[in-house]
Amino acid sequence: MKNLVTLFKALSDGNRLRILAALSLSEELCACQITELIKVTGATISRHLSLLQRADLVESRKDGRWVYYRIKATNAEMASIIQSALFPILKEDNSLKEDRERLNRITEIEAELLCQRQRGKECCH
Amino acid sequence: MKNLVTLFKALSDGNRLRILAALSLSEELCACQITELIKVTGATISRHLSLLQRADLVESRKDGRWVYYRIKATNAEMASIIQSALFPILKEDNSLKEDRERLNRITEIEAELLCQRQRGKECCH
DNA sequence: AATCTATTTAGTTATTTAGCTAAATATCTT
DNA sequence: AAGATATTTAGCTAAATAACTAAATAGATT
Repeated sequence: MKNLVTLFKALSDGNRLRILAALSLSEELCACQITELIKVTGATISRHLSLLQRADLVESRKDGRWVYYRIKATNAEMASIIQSALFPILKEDNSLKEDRERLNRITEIEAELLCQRQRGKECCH
Repeated sequence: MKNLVTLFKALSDGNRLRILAALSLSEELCACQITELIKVTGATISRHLSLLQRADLVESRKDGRWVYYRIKATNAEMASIIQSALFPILKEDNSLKEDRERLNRITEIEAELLCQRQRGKECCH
């Protein structure tokens, strides 16, 4: 039961659902792209992602300075059922429409360009 | 998305999962039976039940002094998917084995007898 | 080597929440 | 009407958590 509580806790935050919604629409996203989307500090994003990872919902790979996150094809029964139900619902969610549009603009830019901060923060609005 | 957060928050507490597990095994239970099972104060149980009700997971009917709770056959898509996945998992959950045994003893006694407190608290251990 | 950049960890603060007790409400019994 | 019982609401405390800033770590660039 403890795992179930961990899973549901991971899902019970609006910003984490926004992150999952974004990841469900892209092959993978680096932490800085997610930071750009959600607009909280990188430290906060990092905490959210580690929570989602512990709940078996996402996985990551490191590539140089960047860490890329993606939805995990989990073997945990409840997690995988929720994923297949949740993502289509989030895809239609009206309150996430702006996120989806911003995500398009963010992924149009290469991650490498986005994350070179000297190009100016606030690059995609 | 707000409703989803409400739903997942409702599910992300061990005692609320215990309550749902118990309700999934009985047609309905009155608040005092749930209190007897979970062993926290009636006030706390009442709060948990109202949370579960707001999340569209349970419903209640009043019968005199007693309020009976039952699983709600919800029309909320996510809630109903979770219910059908969750209850079979909880039914097999080892950490809830003792709850299931105690629930049997509690429901053997009529709710009316259980709740007449003058019969002695701590009636079923 | 020194300096950037991306991410994570540590430490702080404000908010939320699970539990309690006490009081309020509703219903039943005498 | 008076008292008992079940539930809910209000108010409190301790613990959990989401956000921040600052410092630490890891990798790239100059």
